[in-house]
Amino acid sequence: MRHDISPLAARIALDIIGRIEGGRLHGGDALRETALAETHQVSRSPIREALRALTAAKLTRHHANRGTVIADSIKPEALKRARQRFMRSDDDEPYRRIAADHLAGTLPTECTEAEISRRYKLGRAKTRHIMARIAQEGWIERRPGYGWAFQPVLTTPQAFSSSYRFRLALEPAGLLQPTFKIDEQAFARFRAAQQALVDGRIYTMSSVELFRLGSAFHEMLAKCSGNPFFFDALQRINRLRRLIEYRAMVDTAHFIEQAREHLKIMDLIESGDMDAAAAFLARHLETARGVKLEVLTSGKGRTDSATVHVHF
Amino acid sequence: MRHDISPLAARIALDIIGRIEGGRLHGGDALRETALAETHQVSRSPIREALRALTAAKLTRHHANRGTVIADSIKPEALKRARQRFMRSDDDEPYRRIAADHLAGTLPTECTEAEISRRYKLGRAKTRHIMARIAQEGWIERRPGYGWAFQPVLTTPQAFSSSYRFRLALEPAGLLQPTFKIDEQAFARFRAAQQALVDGRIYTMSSVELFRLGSAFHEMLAKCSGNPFFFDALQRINRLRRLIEYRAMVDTAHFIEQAREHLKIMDLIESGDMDAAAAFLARHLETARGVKLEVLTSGKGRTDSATVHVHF
DNA sequence: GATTGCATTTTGGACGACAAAAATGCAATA
DNA sequence: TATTGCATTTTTGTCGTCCAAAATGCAATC
Repeated sequence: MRHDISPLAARIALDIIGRIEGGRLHGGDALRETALAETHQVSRSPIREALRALTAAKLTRHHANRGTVIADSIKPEALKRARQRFMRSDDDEPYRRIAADHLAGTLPTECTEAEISRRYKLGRAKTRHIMARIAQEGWIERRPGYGWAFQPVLTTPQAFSSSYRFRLALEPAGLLQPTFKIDEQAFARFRAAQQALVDGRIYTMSSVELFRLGSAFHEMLAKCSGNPFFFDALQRINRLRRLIEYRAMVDTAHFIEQAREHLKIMDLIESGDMDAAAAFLARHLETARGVKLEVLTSGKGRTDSATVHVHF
Repeated sequence: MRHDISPLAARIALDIIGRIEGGRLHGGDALRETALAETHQVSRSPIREALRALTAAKLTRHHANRGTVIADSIKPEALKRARQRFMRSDDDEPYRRIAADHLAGTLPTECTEAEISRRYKLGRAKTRHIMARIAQEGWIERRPGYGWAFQPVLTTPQAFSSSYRFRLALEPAGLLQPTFKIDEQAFARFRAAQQALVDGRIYTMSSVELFRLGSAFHEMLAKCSGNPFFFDALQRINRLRRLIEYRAMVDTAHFIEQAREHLKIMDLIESGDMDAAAAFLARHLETARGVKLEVLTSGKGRTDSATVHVHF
């Protein structure tokens, strides 16, 4: 039975599932609609929908006129299953197909919106939305009159180096901002994750997950800078990198080394020596640029279009 | 008689007017449709429309089956009038009203799309478009569920400083990029413009024009870096600054000094001493931040909402 | 009295129809 | 033959309608 649940309700349900997994909610705890609506900044409608869905998934129990409580003795598998069900990434699935096709070179460099609409069987509204998003990310441009022109993303060594030179100017400077402030919780989370990587968990992770973890670390640092412009700029460039950089991810040894360096950066920051941290971060980025550039230009790595499709 | 001319045709007409003003087109010169279509990368349709409009404005003469030529002895006033007519900023006119109202504080911090639509008498499509643009610029955010939440733009001293600290990390680094290359023509143009400013033309320019000239100079430098990411990031932040920074523009003396510094930066770059140029640019930005921050926080400057409206 | 249940209102996304803008192809003309 | 004139086709912007989703207000229940 397929539950039709609204996107917002799904997000709320996932949040509650996360709290159960994190041990912040236990069997028998009451889930008050008003309180949840307050914390999520929404009305009670999507909250009620989420709770109904969770109850249907047996993660919660509902008593008429008395509210909803967390079910007792929830099995981990049940949580996983529920999470799967509520994760609906179908929204940007066409976006990913377009990205994959563009990278694989099966899309003409110039095309009209209507062509995209026909090719991917998309409604016009959705097509417009996706094109706008791609344009914002910078790898497509409007032409005068009709149509769009795809831009070379980071596929050329030139553009790829440019992105790293930009980060090199940005990220170390972020550490040196007078408004920089450590986010204790985030540091703890990332320390654990990077340590797990070093300890061998790297072999159980997909390249997509590895990339996410790495870029999330750098974005976390940018956020700590206390200057939203640094964070925004990095986030924007990472959205682009996400499209292609896993191609350059072949060497697990390099990944472990990278995780070690991330740990070292956090050490330096916590020791208060921001200059050293910034310098080390700069070296970290510079070597990453060198390594990945070599992989890309040498033609190694996962460049076959089949893999592109699979990994998106 | 109101000419209904398409946006693209208007742009083309303005371009031709510019060429006449710049002395690159003279009375009797033929305007070939095919050639214009080629250079503008469009079809002949908008070209024909532009030529028809120009002919209606008596700037060109049209002979059946023989094409269009520039009219003889065009008066400067006629050019100005035509330019005015084809400048149809009606596209982002509502955007500007929203910006002005937000800065003036007459908009609630939280509002729905429908409210905006009603308040500014906009169709839903246009409203959506404008909201998306504002969201991209970063001074409004979607709330979960319905509606939008306006963010403080650069009005707080905190955010204002952040923007300058970001540029401080960005722009000097742009000069030091290995791909940096002087754009001779652009340098010549800006040198002339800045010199004119120093020589007193500053008194004939509005604060909006002054701001445009200044930010265009910095963007030109970023473009010379050869790294598109530097240019994009600066352009994005300048779109924000444009909204509010003319408020801090009161002191003409400071402006002349700024123009002098711009000239000095170009001198240093042309002398090949990029390190010195970068250092000087950094100082330039730092002092600008100090001066403007003081104006903003001291409450001087043009902060009354009437001026805000007028200047947009 | 706090909380849930439920009906009603409002919002915003999706789809289709229509109109304007741009592209295209071919005939007419210098 | 190169260029303009013009009719046709294609694309894209905009509007209105419908519908799901979210908000709101009030009654019912513990």
